[in-house]
Amino acid sequence: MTTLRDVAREAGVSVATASRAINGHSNVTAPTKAAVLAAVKKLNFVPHSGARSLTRRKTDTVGVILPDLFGEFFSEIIRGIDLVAHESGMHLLLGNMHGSTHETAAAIAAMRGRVDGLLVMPPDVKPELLSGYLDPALPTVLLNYDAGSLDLPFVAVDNYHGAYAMTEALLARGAKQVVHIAGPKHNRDARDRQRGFADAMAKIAKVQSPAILPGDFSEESGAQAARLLVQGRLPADAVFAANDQMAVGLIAELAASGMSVPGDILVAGFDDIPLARHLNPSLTTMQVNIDRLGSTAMMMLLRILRGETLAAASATILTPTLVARGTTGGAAGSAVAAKAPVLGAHG
Amino acid sequence: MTTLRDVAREAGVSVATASRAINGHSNVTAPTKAAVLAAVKKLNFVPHSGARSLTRRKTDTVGVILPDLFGEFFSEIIRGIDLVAHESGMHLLLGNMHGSTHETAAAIAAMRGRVDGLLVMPPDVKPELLSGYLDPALPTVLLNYDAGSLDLPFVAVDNYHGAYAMTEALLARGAKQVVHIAGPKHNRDARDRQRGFADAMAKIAKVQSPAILPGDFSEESGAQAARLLVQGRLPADAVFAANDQMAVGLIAELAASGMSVPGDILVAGFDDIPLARHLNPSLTTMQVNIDRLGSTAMMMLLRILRGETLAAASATILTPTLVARGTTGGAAGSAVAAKAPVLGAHG
DNA sequence: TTTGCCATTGTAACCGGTTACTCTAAACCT
DNA sequence: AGGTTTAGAGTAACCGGTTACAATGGCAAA
Repeated sequence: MTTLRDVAREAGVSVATASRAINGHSNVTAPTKAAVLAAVKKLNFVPHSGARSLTRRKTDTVGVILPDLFGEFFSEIIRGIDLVAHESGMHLLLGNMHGSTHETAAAIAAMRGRVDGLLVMPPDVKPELLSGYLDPALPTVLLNYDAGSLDLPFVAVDNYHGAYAMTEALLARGAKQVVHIAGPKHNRDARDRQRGFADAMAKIAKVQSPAILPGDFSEESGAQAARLLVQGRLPADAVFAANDQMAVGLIAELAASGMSVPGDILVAGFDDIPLARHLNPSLTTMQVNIDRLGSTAMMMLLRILRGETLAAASATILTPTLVARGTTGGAAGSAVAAKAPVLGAHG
Repeated sequence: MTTLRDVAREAGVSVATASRAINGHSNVTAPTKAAVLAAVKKLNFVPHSGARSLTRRKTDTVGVILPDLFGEFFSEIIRGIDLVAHESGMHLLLGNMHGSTHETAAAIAAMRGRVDGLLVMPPDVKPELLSGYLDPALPTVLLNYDAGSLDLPFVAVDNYHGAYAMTEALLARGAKQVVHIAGPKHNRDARDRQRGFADAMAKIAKVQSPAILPGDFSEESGAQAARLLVQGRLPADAVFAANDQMAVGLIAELAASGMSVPGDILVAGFDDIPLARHLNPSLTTMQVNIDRLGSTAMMMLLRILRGETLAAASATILTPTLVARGTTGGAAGSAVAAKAPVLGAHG
């Protein structure tokens, strides 16, 4: 481990001069600088970022705390964050709350002194608990969390308008009896999507209590819904699943029961997972650009780090896009944005 | 920012005592300890991990450097690493070399002083260049890199035997003329798979120069191969694509040309991406447990950090598993491991 | 009562950099 | 020439913890 002291000694200068030469300060003569850099090369010196960030009070790192690492969604968010972070020379420190409140506190505490800012995706249950753990002095942006009691900037997906738009589209295709397969009850995304569905049914189709089947975002729960639909002889000419995963399970089970999609029944999902376009028929869904979620949040965090003041009022809501494909009999590939501001102030 | 000094003052003790009380050292009286902890609560003190790691010379963090963040593969690796890291209370610092050599050096340098060890997945081209950047004093495990000039422990996938086994299986299904769609030329995985294919054809089918079509792991290149196959009237009764992505593109294009899979031609891929089982017919492929790649590497790194000495000789080779599905007309879901040691010393 | 030992606690050096402040000497001025 | 400015380099404090070593004091042993 060669240190700056070693370099200084080798170059025959003081540590201060060595430091200045390495960091390109102007008040160093050319020959002195050359001598220092030669010593750096010779000793193979690499600055100790840990020590440096201690004095600079700047780590060039942002902490990312996610509730869990579930496949596609996680990787896309990270990719989006990294894209922006990388441009600004920032590093990513990953924290995982693994669902538990205790771990969340630990993850956040462990970040102290290691990061300049935090990107946090609160767990579904009681995100308000977070406020107790978060350091008010540490710039923080919330991911996938729309409003609430915390006065922090956040970026979220407009699930409500997305679901509303999808329901509207199904009705426009001529469906009369649209059934919704809901997501987990405690999940914020799922609740908002259900609300969007119910409101659209009430406003457009004048149906006050539309049929809603329970689900938990899993493929199996989609299949279960299909069985309920078929065996229960629930009258339905369209199904709107709260996510693609369930739509996939639903379609497979419907096919097994001899029902044709979209011939007998239209199907739509939400998320646009990669699988969606490869199904046969391909799945109509609301496209959520998950990476945008990450990159937008990172951009907001960078603005705060540059000195701007952002609060909940400067939140960003990402609007999902309707992608009409085979399962609604539509022209495969056409895309329409949900009716809502693309990027707008919230509050 | 409350510091340890503040806590000590508040509790009426010295910083040394405060530090000892907080870290649970035995030589502190109960009342003193209580006073310190009360002060911690009152001032909302959270230790500064950066400063702590400077003196302890231990960061409880491992650096993960990946060539790029491509979807599924990346997220699965991270998930595997995190699984093990989390158990040991380790954090993950993400570095991204974004393909370039220059960035790789920068990413590795930036890790100095921030991590206790490194998990590096070398880029396809000249992984040997790495040795110049890597700090020999920093425990390092290589990911997805099988042998080479670096004497570092690594974990890799046995692409060769996997491809050999798949080719063997296709021949066993009665195929006479198997065509391979290769991956990018500079890609190590792709080359090994092609080698496995060629050797199997030579040894089992006694074909010395089997047909090999170019590809680049993309869906489009799979479709292109299909067109070559159909228009060029290349005699073939089975196609082994170097990855699933290409197999997907291939199948879609074959279907568009009116060819039936597996009726007219058998198809197999490699990787077992989630999409594979959802295709219709479902795709026969070699299952690579990518998360295992990450968790195994992390486990090796932990062993080094605990003081064990590991070198290239203690590498781990993960053997992929054959999953026979619809595209080879087989019993969907049966799985057979490739003939090779499951976990074994290499070299 | 004095000495010795041990359990607590305090002092200060240190981890590896950064930088405010000081010092020296060369260059500039009248 | 004498005084002043200023560029270049050095000294040392500091970031926020940890810990070796020193100091204190209470109690048992002599």
